[in-house]
Amino acid sequence: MTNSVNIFKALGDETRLRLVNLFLQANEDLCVCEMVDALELPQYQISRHLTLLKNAGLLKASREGTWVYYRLDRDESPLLRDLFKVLRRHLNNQTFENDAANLERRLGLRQNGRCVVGFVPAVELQRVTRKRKKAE
Amino acid sequence: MTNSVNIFKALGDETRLRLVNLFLQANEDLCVCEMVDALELPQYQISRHLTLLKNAGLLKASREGTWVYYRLDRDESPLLRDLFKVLRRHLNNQTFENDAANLERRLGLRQNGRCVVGFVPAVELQRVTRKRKKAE
DNA sequence: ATTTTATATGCAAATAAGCGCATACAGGCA
DNA sequence: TGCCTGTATGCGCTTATTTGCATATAAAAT
Repeated sequence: MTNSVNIFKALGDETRLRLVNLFLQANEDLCVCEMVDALELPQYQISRHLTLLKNAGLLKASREGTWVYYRLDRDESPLLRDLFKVLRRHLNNQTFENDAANLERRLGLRQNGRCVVGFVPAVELQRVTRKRKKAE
Repeated sequence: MTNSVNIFKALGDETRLRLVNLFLQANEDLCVCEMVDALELPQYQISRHLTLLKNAGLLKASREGTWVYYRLDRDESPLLRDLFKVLRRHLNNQTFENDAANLERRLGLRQNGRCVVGFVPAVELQRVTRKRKKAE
């Protein structure tokens, strides 16, 4: 009970729902700076919300050097497993889609599937992305 | 967006989740006093939470004389429709089951499927229920 | 060692959510 | 009309939640 209530409490916040949306769209683990860039919110805010989501059981984390990767925890709670499915289908609106687009651009900077840069300001990210497109 | 966030905000409270559970278990409309008796919480609290659930789009209400009946709104939001399905499957623990049992007893007092009495203290309800059982 | 970079956190201020009490409102009925 | 009963709500209080800033921690690089 406390459990299910906490899950919904965790989802009952715009920033956290946007974070969960990133995981559902990307379908892979994400490091903190990538989410900071995708949502364009201060690092400490993202970090706080991630901690809360982890404590509520929605996310797991693991460190790789300086980087910390988070991913959805699909193993522990049957309720969560079903909720993720439902959310994946229904989280569609301007903000969520825009976030997902930002994230995809940002994931383009990975090398060998891993994050190799920290915070990249939005303008810079756009510039880099244009350059890459032209190169192909 | 605001919409989905508000839905989860609404579900992120124990009392409100218990209320939603009542509807999912009973699978019919319920009047306020029946819910008051099932959850054994003050009337003004139930009333407030019901209003919030209605504003978040989870419930609809209609008045019949002095009584006000609430029911799940399964028509407006596809997200909600799916959430109700998921919740129906996963809301099982001591509290939820106890609430459902209380409600069932309380629904036994209906006549022609409608509520005909107001607040019935828990002790009284138990007494009435025992009497009914013996009578058959 | 020191510095740099990515992430987390202590703390105070701001904001929001929930509760209790009293009371208002609405409908039925004498 | 006046009263009773079921339901809703205004208001003050208390408790949680969120934010912003500064700073701490942890790992890598120089």
